[in-house]
Amino acid sequence: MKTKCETCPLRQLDLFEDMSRDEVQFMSRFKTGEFVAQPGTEILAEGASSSHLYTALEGMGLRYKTLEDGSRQVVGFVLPGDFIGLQSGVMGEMKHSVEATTRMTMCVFNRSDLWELFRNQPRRAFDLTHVAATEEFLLGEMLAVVGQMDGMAKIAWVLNRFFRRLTALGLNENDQVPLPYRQQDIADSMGLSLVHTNKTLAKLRGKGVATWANDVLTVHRPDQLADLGYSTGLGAARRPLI
Amino acid sequence: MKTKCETCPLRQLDLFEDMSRDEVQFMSRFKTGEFVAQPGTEILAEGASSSHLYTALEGMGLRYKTLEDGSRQVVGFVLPGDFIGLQSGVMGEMKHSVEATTRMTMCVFNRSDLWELFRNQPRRAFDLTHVAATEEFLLGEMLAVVGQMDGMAKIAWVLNRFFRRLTALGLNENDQVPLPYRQQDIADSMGLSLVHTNKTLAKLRGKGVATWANDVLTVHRPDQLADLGYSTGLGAARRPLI
DNA sequence: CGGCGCCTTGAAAAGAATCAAGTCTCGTGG
DNA sequence: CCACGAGACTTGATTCTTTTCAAGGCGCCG
Repeated sequence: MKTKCETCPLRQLDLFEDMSRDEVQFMSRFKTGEFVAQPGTEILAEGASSSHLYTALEGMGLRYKTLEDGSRQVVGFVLPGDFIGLQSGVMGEMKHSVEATTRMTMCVFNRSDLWELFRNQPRRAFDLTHVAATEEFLLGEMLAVVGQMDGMAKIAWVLNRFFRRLTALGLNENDQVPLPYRQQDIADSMGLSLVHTNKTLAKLRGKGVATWANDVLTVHRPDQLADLGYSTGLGAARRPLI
Repeated sequence: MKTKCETCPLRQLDLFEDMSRDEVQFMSRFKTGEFVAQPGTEILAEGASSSHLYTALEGMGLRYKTLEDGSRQVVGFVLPGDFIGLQSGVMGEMKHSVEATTRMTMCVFNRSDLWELFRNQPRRAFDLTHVAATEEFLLGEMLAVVGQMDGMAKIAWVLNRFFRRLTALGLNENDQVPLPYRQQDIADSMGLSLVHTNKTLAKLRGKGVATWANDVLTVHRPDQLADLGYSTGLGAARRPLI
């Protein structure tokens, strides 16, 4: 267990809310260890009832649902600071799968300790609900984008979101952020075909707005990219870290 | 305040989880009154920070987001038993609007009392998180449907969901359930145009699978309707009532 | 009676999916 | 060391689902 809650590098970021000394102490006990997932590994499976919950420390992954006909809907991307397994924790089973895209390091919590959190740490319980509500909000945004916008706007929106979020995580260097996903992942998240996604990315490249290659997204015209998508609120909103 | 928590008609339903005597007592104090919204009324506005939270007792409504370009995405339908305002309660402001479609009666709670709930009623706090997670799950389902399925499957899925949910609420009489929405509402929820929605409904009617007219949905072939959509899990799952 | 909201239907236009190759990189094994 | 295959990215051509445009009908309320 290399990373101590007391010195958690994520909590230092402006993106995340502060925590009282008491809360940090509690989290330190709540955290039972660390877990490293290799690229391509399934962390939680849809329908599974995990006895562990996680918070992503490093690396990226994705959440997805598999439909009967074999198609896949990506319902979210897991970035450092994201909580994993809440549905399993409160509803008994996961409603989507979570897979590591890159190598991921995660804090591990015991589901059985969750009840103690609700009983003794009302503030943390509130934060957990906050996280759930934030997740709901994000899905609502995605739904609005997937349901109402055309291909170009969808792609621009998702790239812009990545750019802003990764920047907030301190991963922006010269308008470049790491983006280790495959085009198929983006396509499955926006409800587009791989081919159409590819062609739309090519257009953005051609326009000189943004380039995504070799797992790196370069945004040349942040303003134009934002205009093409739709201004999602909650850009700078701080969120609790679990 | 006509409806007492002690004799809440919703809690009698199998759909909702039981509550301890102590919890009922707490809820009774938590509930500060009732509110009736007339058809077409906006109950909560996107971006607003409401000092009240609600639970729908009677009637139906819908949740929606308005995009810059004027288009609208319906992100959910409010049916009896649904909690309204959770985002406002924990995140400070609503991320979507809520509008009454029919006349609606709602239990009213004070947002300022929410903290007491977290402090003194861990079980209720857990349930609230459960509600948030359920909401997240539903949005995930919707996203998968909107993102991956074609028009016919989308319409079949949403009609089937209404049919099952309203049946669980005891509103099914002879395979007929009340469905007081407009076609435009369904179209906006599934990311389809009004015209296409209309034509798809006509097809379902022609096939003799389901008929929706005069605010009443009649399902002639429940099995076929289910086959056309996609089997959403959590059909009979009980949920907490707030 | 007139207007408005909602439902219905046909025809044309367009955006996106599908089909079909072909390229490039990288890791593996002969 | 190089051939080979897998996986991901590109691109052009074709097909088709869905949208947009247009118009008419029906029921209800002032």
